[in-house]
Amino acid sequence: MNDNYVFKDVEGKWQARWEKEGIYEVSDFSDRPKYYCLEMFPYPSGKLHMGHVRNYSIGDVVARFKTMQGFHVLHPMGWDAFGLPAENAAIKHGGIHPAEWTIDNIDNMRAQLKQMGISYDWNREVATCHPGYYHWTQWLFLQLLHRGLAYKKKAAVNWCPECATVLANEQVKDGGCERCKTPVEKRELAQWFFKITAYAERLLKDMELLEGWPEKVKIMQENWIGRSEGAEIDFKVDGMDDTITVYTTRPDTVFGVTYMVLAPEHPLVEKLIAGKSEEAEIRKFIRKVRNLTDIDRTSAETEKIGLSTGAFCINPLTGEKVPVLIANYVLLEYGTGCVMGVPAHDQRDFEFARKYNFPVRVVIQPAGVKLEPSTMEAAYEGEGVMVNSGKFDGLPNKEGMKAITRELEKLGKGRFRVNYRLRDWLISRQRYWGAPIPVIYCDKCGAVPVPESELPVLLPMDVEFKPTGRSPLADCPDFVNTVCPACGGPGKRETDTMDTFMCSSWYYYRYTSPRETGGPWDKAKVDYWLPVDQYIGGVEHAILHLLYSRFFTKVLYDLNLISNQEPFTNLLTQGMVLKDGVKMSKSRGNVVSPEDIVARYGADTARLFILFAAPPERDLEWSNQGVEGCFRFLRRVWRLAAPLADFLKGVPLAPAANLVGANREMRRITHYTIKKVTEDISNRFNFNTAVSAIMEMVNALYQYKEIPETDRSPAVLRESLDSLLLLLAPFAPHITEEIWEATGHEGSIHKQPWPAYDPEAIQEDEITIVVQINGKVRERLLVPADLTPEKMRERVLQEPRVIRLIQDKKIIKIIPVPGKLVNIVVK
RNA sequence: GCGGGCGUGGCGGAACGGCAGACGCGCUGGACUUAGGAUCCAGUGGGGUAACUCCCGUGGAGGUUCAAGUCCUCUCGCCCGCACCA
Repeated sequence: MNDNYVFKDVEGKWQARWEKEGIYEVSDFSDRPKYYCLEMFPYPSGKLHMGHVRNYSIGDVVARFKTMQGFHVLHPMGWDAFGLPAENAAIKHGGIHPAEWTIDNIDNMRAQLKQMGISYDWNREVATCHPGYYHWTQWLFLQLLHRGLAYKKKAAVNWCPECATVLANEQVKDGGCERCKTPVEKRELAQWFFKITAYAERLLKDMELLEGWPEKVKIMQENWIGRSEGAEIDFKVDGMDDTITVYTTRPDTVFGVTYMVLAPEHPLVEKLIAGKSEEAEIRKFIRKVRNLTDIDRTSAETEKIGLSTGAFCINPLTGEKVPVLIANYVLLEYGTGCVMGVPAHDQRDFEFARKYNFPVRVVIQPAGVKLEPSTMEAAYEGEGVMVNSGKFDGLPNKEGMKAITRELEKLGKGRFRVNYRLRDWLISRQRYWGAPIPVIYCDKCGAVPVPESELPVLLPMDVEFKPTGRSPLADCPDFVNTVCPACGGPGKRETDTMDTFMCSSWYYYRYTSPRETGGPWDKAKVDYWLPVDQYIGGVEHAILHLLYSRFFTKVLYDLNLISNQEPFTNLLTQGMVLKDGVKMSKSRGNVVSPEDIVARYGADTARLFILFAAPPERDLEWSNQGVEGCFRFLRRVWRLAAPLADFLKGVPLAPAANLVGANREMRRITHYTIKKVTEDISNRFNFNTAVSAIMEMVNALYQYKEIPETDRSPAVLRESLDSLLLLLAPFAPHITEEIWEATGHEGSIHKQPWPAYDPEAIQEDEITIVVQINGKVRERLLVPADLTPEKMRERVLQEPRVIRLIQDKKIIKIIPVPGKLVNIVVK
């Protein structure tokens, strides 16, 4: 064994050998219990960043640990390979095709991952841009279409002018494009949607099954789904046959309605204003509101502006005529696109009513206070008793909600309704580099699905990428013009491609049978491996990818294509990698490149640092000096083993018995460390404390090495060093493998069973306990470890120092805590 | 506004309600060296003292408890998510 730790040689040697021997390849089935360990696959942007390194290092520890524990572990990797950057690169640099750009990036990043020594079964690699993959993305689209879960509709949709495409609601953040932050505009377009709203209730309810998910992520999804209970109430338009149906969570306040507001885009508005004097003014207002970006329209600072339509509607319970307005703050997408104005019991309505002089009518009285409409300074939104509400007077308002809705039901003018904030998922994209939506339009037959036998609908390669605002595919006649599968007449292909989140909603199923050609996967294999036991990735996908994947899983379950109801049993959301307290980014110029770190210190050091510097779910502050420290530690391990390697080769593996002194202590530390590391990894993923325990063990081994050779037990030394390597192997796979071999072992360390600890060995004969007086530490005593509480009490009171400190005090109470301390309470 | 998270040495971070600060970084001193920014050893929260397990310390204020970084109440600060949601 070389005296020096030359990480380049070590890492290169083992990466080559592992690949040659295929030690990370995993069979489809096994008698051992399965464990599916998955990290979110990356977009192939070109190079790994530290966030990737962190994500994949965490996953690799889990995968290696579980493997050593005897599980049959699936640990695959692939590429979320469709998407805008490839197309933008093609536009920007010219000449290079998105496919070429993407494949180059994949090759580069794959090489980087191999350099990191991550234990993937590369035979299962998938790339969503490969026809063999998107064939099945398209096939799945068709299954949704056949189920009525995919549909096309014209709607005002989010449009990002920079990306020149539409976006799903989930991809709009603070009114801007999630990718480029450009303010999102509204455009009226015919687009494909997935009916995720049909699964809102299940997506919400089944979160009960997700015990292994962070509470935070579940709450975010819950908020996003946004379930509310209330009622729909029909207000007939005065003098017309039309009805305005309003959704409210406060049907108990229906007697307090003094006006009604529609969204400017509400379909009824045209009809209401037709021929009225306000018509021109209202049209102008509607145009103005429509042109606003979401930011301007929904900002809290935006003034609430209402305009009268001149129309009235009839309150179904009072028969009163209520003026109908339109206002900028009412959103067509939520509820029924209109709001009933109850100024007395809704703060926003209150402010609006004060501005436009609508009456405030109190219909809920809180106990003890009398609300006076003329003097009220804010709406009363709390509970109370109903007043001014006809036969409902005197009813607690909570009961009133139900009573009124039931009454409306009886009259045929209302009904209970559960409403969700969640909207259907817009999956059309006006871009080239995505999976084509497999639909053909025919003048005679309408929208016709491409027959499954004709899949995949291949992306044409010879296309110009001008950012025109419509799909480049539309300018590719060879692609567009085709034959209608239904009638054989001329047909035109859909030219939009699918949201890449669709591709990433099912990739974890494909890994189980990545080259399957008869279907998206082999059901027996999917049923064997799924659900994913541990999923690891950034919290930025809390809603997007994770919600879509859950939706897909439920649809696939209903289609009987899989047997699991949820995709990911346990979820770990790792924190960001920071430098100088902020996220690493090119614009800030604080990026540390994994390439540089690996070149300078090696993959084992990079991995170790990132696992040691912080617990995985927390943000991690990058520290070059910290990296240096981890490098130092690995060298320390090397130097510990190098001089012993040849000696250890001759030491048979035999349990050491009847140990005393330093030998016994070294063995105790070894077994204690096995216990600690095992628990830190399996119970809580606290890799940082696991690593620190290993460091402590190395420190102890250095001490142990110093004692005279004749006093040292070779068996203890061997057991300790072997254990050390085994414990460190998931974190630093190369150096441990090298030392493992050099110390005379046959076979890869990564194929060894995880060490077990001997509870006997951990037992200490004597321990130090603390003596507290009134909760303050006053003395430490070395006592037999098995001292009973009674004996502890006696022992402590004999202590001279204790006697002195309590001599003129009265003992109130003595609390012995076995193995820990004794607290004497005195006065 | 609503929801969630976090506040511990110079820094990253440890602490089933039971010795606060493990481990690492940094710093100080020493050893070995021609030299070291290599390596090894020791020390390192603040204050006090001739010395002593003397005092003070987990954002702040209260409380529960024999015992609180940890539990409860209030409060301040930072971060994240959602936000005119009817």
